Amino acid sequence: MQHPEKSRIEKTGRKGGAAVRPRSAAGANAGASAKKSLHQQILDDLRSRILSGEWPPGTQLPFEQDIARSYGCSRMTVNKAMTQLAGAGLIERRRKAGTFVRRPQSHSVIVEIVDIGREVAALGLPHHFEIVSREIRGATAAEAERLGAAARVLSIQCRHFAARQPFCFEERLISLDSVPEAETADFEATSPGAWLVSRVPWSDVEYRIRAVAADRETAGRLLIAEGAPCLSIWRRTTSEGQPITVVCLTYPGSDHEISASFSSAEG
Amino acid sequence: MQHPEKSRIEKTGRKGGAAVRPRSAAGANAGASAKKSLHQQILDDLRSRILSGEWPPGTQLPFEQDIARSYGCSRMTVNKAMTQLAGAGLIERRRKAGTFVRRPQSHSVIVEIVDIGREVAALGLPHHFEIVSREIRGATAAEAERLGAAARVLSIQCRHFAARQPFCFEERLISLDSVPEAETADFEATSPGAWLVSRVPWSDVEYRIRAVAADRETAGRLLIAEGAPCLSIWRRTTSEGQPITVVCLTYPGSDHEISASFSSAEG
DNA sequence: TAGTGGTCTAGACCACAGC
DNA sequence: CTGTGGTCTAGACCACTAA
Repeated sequence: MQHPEKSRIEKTGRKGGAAVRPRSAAGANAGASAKKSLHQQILDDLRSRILSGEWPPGTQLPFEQDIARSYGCSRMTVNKAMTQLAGAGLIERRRKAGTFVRRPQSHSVIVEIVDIGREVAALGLPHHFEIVSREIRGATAAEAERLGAAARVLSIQCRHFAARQPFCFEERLISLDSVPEAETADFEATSPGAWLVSRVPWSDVEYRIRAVAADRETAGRLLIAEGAPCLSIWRRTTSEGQPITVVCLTYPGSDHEISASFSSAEG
Repeated sequence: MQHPEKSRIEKTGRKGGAAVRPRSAAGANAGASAKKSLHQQILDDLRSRILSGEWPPGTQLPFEQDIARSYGCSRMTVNKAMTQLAGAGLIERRRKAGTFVRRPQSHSVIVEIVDIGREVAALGLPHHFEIVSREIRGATAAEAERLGAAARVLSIQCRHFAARQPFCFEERLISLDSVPEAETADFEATSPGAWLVSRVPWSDVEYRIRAVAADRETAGRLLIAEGAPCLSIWRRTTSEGQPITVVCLTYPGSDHEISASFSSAEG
């Protein structure tokens, strides 16, 4: 009477055996690669049942104890797999109640955005860039608001080329409060973005992606028609709460696209 | 019952009275919030050292054994934290050699893309939609290539409104091989996207995001000028390798933006 | 109150890559 | 070979919460 039967999955066989190391016991996945660790195998089995629709949203999963018994392993091993599934958002765990398949709330898409130089190189094209303008000045009110409380900023405009064609226009503000070395840095060989990554390797990032029409200046810079659609990527970077840089990248819309893929649970 | 001896505290701790629960021993973080689990505390400590630049890329981290000693905990607890850091890409672990801070290769941005109805609701606007066209036919060669091997498809065009203003135009193909129920589904009350999510809750998704110019038809549908920039989101959905749907969403560029945030290690 | 997940232990063995 | 991380155990206690 412990488990009211709604859509509860019964334990998977193998109860009396005990079997010290059955390895792939009742995992249902017969032709496993035999190379994976046990908790990874359990994770894959559970995920497969969820993704295939065998366990639709709301289904209660077996208890850790029962899964552990069915695999002939300890509860810790099962817990490792289920904790990972919960972190990926596939399941929801509640004390006393049990574990349930969640309804997907949204698609969490993982977009990889690399350095522009690498981005161009990935297309198999030669990359170069030129500094259009460089200026040190006080931050305007609007800038200070977005960049944080930076008093002085380095403002840089930069054009990136792929195979000698304009590829991207970069407008960047760097907080000199946070990165004073930027004031004297040489951006001839290393682009500001690459320089910053090497200087402040880890950071938190916030993105905004929009489609905009090229104004007259942008059109001239990218050699496209005025009013042509462009992909605008706005990005603010902070590190440990300190604002580092705000950059706006403008790509000709016809050429550039952001691609991304998503697996329900990271594979 | 399987715990015949519950009052017999055999193993865990309190053997010789030697430091049963030292908790924050030498962890350097004296005034901890005392609310987090120990492995989470360790994870935060290590991540903070990496993100702050105290441990720049290439730095070798202490061995698990040493960290465990310094926190007065077992190696498993440290391992849990470091495994998570490795999964997040902040560190690299090599047997025998040790653990090292990685150089970030790229920014992995997590973009949450929700159902259009919810998306509009999040803006605090009323949402409604209308089916513009609905047709069942054989897939063209180009469609079959992108949708997989679907023989028959349901082609739907749909307009979404926010506060009675056109918000998004949706062109969708649904593979009737994979989702035959779609043929007779009623999309008056539930939009095709929402219906599919409830029908096939978990899936793999592939995205392409571009900026495009509105052609004459699109301009009329969204009540914008021909040639105006639009954000185009192309998305292919599969489940367990089976193609489900391909959809192209077109948003007026001036209004819509995709926002995303990124934390180096998921926090 | 009872039962679930959350966490942690003090070992253990293994695989693998430096030395 | 040696030492590191990778994995696993057979328990244990705790926190929370549904009943």
